[in-house]
Amino acid sequence: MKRPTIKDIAAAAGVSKGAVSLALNGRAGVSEDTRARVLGVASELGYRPSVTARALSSASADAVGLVLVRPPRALGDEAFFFQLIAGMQSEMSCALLLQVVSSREAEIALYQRWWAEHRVDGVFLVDLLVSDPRVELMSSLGLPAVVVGGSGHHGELASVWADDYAAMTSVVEYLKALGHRRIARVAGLSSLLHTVRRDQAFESAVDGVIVSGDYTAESGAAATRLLLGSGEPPTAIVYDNDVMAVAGAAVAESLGVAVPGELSIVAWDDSVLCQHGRLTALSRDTFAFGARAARALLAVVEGASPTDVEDVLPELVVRGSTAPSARA
Amino acid sequence: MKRPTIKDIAAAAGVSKGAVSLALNGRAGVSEDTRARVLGVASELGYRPSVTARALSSASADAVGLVLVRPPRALGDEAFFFQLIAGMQSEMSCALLLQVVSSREAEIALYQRWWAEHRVDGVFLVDLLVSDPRVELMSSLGLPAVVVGGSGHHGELASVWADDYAAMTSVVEYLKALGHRRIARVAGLSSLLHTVRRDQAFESAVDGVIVSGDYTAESGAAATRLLLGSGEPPTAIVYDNDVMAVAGAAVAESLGVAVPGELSIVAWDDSVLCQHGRLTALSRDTFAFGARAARALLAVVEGASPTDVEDVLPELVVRGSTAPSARA
DNA sequence: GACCCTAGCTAAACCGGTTTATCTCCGGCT
DNA sequence: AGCCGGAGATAAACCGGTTTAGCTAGGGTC
Repeated sequence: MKRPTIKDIAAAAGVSKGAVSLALNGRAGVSEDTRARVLGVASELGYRPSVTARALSSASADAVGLVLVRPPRALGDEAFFFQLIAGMQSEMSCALLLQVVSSREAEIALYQRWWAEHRVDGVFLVDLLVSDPRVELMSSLGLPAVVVGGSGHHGELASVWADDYAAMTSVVEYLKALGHRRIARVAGLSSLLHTVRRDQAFESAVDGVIVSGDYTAESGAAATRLLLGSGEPPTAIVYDNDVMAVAGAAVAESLGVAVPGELSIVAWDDSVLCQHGRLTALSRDTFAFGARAARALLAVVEGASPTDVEDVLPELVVRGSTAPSARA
Repeated sequence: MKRPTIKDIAAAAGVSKGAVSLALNGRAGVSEDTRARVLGVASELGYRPSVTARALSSASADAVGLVLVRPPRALGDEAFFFQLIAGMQSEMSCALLLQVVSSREAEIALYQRWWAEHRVDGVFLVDLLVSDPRVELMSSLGLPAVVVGGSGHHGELASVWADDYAAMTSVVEYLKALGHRRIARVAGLSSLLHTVRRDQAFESAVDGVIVSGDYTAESGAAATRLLLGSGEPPTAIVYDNDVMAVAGAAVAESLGVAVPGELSIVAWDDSVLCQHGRLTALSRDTFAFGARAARALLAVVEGASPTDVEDVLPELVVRGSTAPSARA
C-alpha cells in the first residue's frame, strides 16, 4: 500500500506539481475551478502531505518538544507532569516530542540535537534552575521556547507561571490566622527556581524552619521526623508536594502526633493522594496551565513576540488536615 | 546561526556529497584516510544530519509513536502510563511522539496520519479492545507495531503482555486460602481485552459477582456501595485499579464495615496510593514492562519477525487490607 | 495594430540527505 | 601487450514537497 504523493495528484488532475501545491495551500496562482478539481482528486485519493518533505523546504517540523530530567523510575508518581502534558496536548494541533533523560547535560544536548535535526519548531522548558543555562541556549540557537512554571521573566523568552511567592504568603497567612506561630516548611529541590521563590516568601512571612526534601516519600518522612523530634516542634508544616505531605502525615500518626489536633499539614499541589488522605492542599489547575503554556509556545512559534502569562493564583482547598492551633 | 549541511562538509573536505554520505555512515566505497578526513571535518564543524532530510530518502523517521485515548483531564491520575512511558524511554535511542486524543476514531486517524506523513517508524498499541480494529489497520498499513498489555497473540503483530488470567487466578486462590467464599470483583471498562480476560479468570475460579467500573474513584465507590448493600455482601473485593480500590476502602469505612476485619480488599496495580492506604496490591514492574515493550518495537522496526514476549507474573504485595475471613 | 498587463499555469531549482550509474585509475593475470 | 577486475571517487537522480522564474493567452489601452 503506497501512499499518494503530490505527483500522483498532479497526474490525476492533469496539472503540474506546482499548481497542486498552490491549490492545496490555498494560495493565489490557480483558478477556482482548477483548485476545486485538485482538492477533489486529493481527497478522493486520501492524500496527506508528508511533513518530512514539507519540513525539508525550511517549513515547520510540525512538532514541539519537551524534555524531562528525572531519574526514570521516579517519574510515575509525578501526576503533575502528566496533567501538564495532557493540558498542552489539548491546545496543540501539532505533535509533542517527549523525552526523559537523567541529567541536565543530556537535556542540553538533546535540545541542541533537536534543533540541529530540524525536529521541533519550539520547546517547553520546565523545572527552571536558578540562573538556568537553557535560557541562554535558546536565545543563541534561536529556538522558540516557553518557560513553564519559572516565576518571573527570563531573558528574551516567553514565560507562563503561577505566582509562587503570593501563594506561599497566602498559605502562611492562613495558618497564622488559625493561631499557628511555629510553622515549618519541607521544601523541594533547592536548585529549582520555584523552590527558592517559595523559600523567600516563607522566610519573609514567618520566622520558621525550612528542611530540604526531594519530593520522595522517604525524604518527606525523614524531614517530618526531624522537625517533630526537635526541641520546639512546629504546630504546622507546609510541604512542597503531595507525596511528601502524605508521608509526613503518616510519620506524625506513628509518632502519636494528632493531625490536625497537634499538627496542621498543608500540601502543595492537589491530587488523588491528597483527596484520599483528606489533606488541605494548594490546588491549581495544572491541565489549564499546560493549555496556557501550549498556546504561548504556539504563538511564539508563529512569530509573535514573547509575552509573560501569569496563571491564576492557586487556591487553598481546606480539608481535614488543618485546624486552629492547640495553643491558640 | 546556520547549521552545517552535508554540502559544507563536502566542500571543506574537498570531496563530493556522496563520498561524505558514505564516509559518515561507515559504508564501503571510500578509502580510510578520506573517511578519517571527512569525519574530522564533520566533528569540527559540529555537523548533525537532518533527520528530516534523511527520512525523506525513505530511511527512518527516528521516532516511534504512542496514542492514548482518554478524556484529557482524566490522565493525571494514571500513574501507570507515566511509568510505562518512562520505561519505554529508558530503552529507546529515538524519540517518542506522544499524543492524547479523546476518541477511538481520532486515534485511528492519527495512526494513519503519522504513517502517511512518514512521522514514525513504528507505534505502540495500548488498551487493546476485544477484536481491535487497530490490529488490522497496522497490518494493512505495514506499520510496525507492538501490542502492549493485550494478553495473548494478535494477528501478525508483536505483543508484550502479562498473564492477566494467571494473575487473577492466583489472587482468587489467595483469598480462598484465607477462607473467603463470597468474593466480588469491581472490573474496569468491559470493552478492554484485559478486562474480559480477568473476568473469565475470575468466573472460572470462583462463583462471585462482577460489577463494572471505569477506573474513577466515583465508580469504585458506587460499585462498593452496591456490593455492600446487597443481601449477601462479599467478604472480599478485588478491584481493577488502585483508585477504585482506595475509594472502595473509604466507602467501607464510612459504612462501618471494618477492613480487613469484615472485608478484604485487593487492588490491581500498586502505587503510592496503595502504599499509603496500606492496601494489598498486585504489583508489577511497569517501568520494566515499558522497557520490554520498547525493545520489542525496536526489534520489529529493525525488521525482526514479530515475537510475543510474556512479562513476569505480577506479584501480590500483602499489606493491611486482607485478612482471614471472619466466617472461617 | 503594437504594446503592456495580468491571470493561470508549467518547468525547474531547491531543501539535505541517500543511492545508483558511471568513470578513472591501477594492479594482476595470461 | 592486452584484458579484466576492483577500489575509490564523482555526478546525477531521487525522495516529496515549496518556491521562483518564465511562458502563454487573452483583454485593455492608445
